[in-house]
Amino acid sequence: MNKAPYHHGNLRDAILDAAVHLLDTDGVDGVTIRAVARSIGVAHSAPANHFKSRKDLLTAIATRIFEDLTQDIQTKLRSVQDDRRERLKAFADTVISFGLKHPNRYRLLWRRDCLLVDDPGLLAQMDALYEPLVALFAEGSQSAHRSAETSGIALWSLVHG
Amino acid sequence: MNKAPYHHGNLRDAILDAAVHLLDTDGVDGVTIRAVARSIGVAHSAPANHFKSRKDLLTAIATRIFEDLTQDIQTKLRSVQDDRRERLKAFADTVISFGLKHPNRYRLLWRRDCLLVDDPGLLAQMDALYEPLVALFAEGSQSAHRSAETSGIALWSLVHG
DNA sequence: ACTTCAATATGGACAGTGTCAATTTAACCG
DNA sequence: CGGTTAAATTGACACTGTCCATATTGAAGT
Repeated sequence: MNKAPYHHGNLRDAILDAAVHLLDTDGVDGVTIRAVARSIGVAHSAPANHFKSRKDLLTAIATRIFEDLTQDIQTKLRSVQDDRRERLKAFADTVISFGLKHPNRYRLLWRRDCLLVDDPGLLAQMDALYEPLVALFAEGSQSAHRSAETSGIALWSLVHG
Repeated sequence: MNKAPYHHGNLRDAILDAAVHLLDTDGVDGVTIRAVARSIGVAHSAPANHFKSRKDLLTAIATRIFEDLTQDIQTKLRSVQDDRRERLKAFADTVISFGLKHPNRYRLLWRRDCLLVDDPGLLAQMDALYEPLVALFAEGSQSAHRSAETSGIALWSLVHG
């Protein structure tokens, strides 16, 4: 849309799309650099120009998925401006729905062994996901005896444990 | 001790020992059939006689680890026969201690993608681990408004989430 | 004691994989 | 229009899991 740049079409996005599709159908193990390249008809080593390693690729995918999930949550929360309890439920519902609709995508998000867990972009999107949650707790923390942080973590463990 | 059987010494146990050691030092990804075989000086295909696949090997390892963890818990619980709350704490403490002492072993336990999750032996040891927990909750469930099962699951998610 | 047999270990092969290096392609810019 | 540089290709290497045919050997049967 914006850059429409080079040689073969903008490959980076094509790779990400194909990779996510492969993730949905074949699980994380199916997302192999060569399989992705094969599925879009480029050389097995083409992705190397855009992703330094398999973990790098998976990290990019996870980042994008975090983005999507956060987007879902924002949208949902915008429609529920009632009390704190309702909003909390909306948050949890959205996460669970997402997990049920895209199980493989959801699972990838927590596969520390597959991701570059120190990647700034990934960390940023993770924070963006948590943000509405901690905000929600901070809002009502004066009456609770547990800290906002603790409650958030506890709920979160519950949600995806 | 008991069978001291065949050809090369009893290889199966040697493989398991080497595999666990490799797990501790190199993580799950380091536990490769060939690396294990190499580390005990047998042919790369020797383990195939005792484990049908890599998942089969990892499942055997996980089963053994579950066994050890359950053992730890039993021992600890035997020394704390006080009130239910104390025993609950003892359970959680033991699990957490184990996780801190052997992080890679602990992580393997929940790697569904690495294990034959329908293996009867594995399932049995998992049940053995949960058992004292559900017993603990069943014991005091008459006064709680959540069922024993629900509470157990909730706590469990919290512990390893 | 000698033979047979089945379990156990070996070595080789095959299809994958990730990652690197050298090379070709072609898009853009001065 | 030509040159530079990013992007894509081809080929290689060292791994992996898994299968196969073969060799060894401990033990069981006669």
